[in-house]
Amino acid sequence: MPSTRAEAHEEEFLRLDEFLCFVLYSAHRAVTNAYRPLLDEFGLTYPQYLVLVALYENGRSSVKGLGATLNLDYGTLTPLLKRLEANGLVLRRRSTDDERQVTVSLTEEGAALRRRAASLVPALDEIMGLAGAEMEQLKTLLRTLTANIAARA
Amino acid sequence: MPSTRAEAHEEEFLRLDEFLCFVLYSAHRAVTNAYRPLLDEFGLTYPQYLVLVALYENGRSSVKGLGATLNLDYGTLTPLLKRLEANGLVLRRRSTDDERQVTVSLTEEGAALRRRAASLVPALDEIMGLAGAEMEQLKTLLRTLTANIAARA
DNA sequence: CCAAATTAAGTTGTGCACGATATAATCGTG
DNA sequence: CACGATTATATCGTGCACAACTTAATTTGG
Repeated sequence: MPSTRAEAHEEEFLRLDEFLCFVLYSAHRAVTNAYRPLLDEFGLTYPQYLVLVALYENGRSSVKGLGATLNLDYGTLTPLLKRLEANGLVLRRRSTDDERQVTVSLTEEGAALRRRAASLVPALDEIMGLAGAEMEQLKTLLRTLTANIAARA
Repeated sequence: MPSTRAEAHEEEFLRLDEFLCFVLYSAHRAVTNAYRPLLDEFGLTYPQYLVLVALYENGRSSVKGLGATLNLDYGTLTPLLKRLEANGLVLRRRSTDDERQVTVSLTEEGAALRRRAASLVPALDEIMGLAGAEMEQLKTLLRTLTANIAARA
């Protein structure tokens, strides 16, 4: 049956829409693009927003601590934090007891953004349009995926 | 009941690990980082790999066609395609019947990568470590999310 | 207590991703 | 058929993300 054979052979090859990696990549970009116009009003980028959320949750942190929370390295964080500092949202100060460390803390202006940033959440949930159960399921699967990869690294 | 009140108040605020956007962002980066060492052997980046898969699936395409398949704009694709061309994997040629268009096609070398690229898939599935049903569920949820956002844009 | 190792942060270079703008080819309509 | 719109692509600037390398401070072992 040549046509079945041919189809089976095709399966060996690659259908973009069946790649988890592509579906994940597309979803990620769709979400960040949906965030963009809302964050523009705060003058924030999406990674900058995540850094602020990390600071809201954990309080003042070292750059290393932020990197551990967000899985980002210095090459990403240092310039990002400088931009947040230039925009008046955070302070970067060398720690006095260990001068290798830089402590990042919120300015008043950065702290003041907290409520306004939280108020975005319902709008974003509406844009993403997933029911509560789907949302939880999706987060669980994504956490499993991330943990599996970390375990094999 | 003050403690319940306090918790309810906290809910107003932001827990990074409960943000779908953060979980998605982390999973995306974990996956691309897992791909990296495997793609390095082909001298490919992750987006370059996706472009090749699109060409394997659809055959020669215009830049616009690739952009529609991958949801990427010219600002991303043009330099990426130039790098693929410089590495001998694709050809870019102005279409003769419509000189606005550039047709992207695979070179022999690019086409030859197809089987080797397909052979990565089992290794990657193993790294991601999701059972078939979970994988399908995850892809379905991510497609729903992406479609919802597109519908509201 | 000092030299070697480790650690925290920064720098540089490459490659996406996207907005804004530019340019040239084609199309549509009067 | 000319001229204003539209279309396909490219370019430029900004900001991640990551690898490779550098620097300076602290820790550790002899």
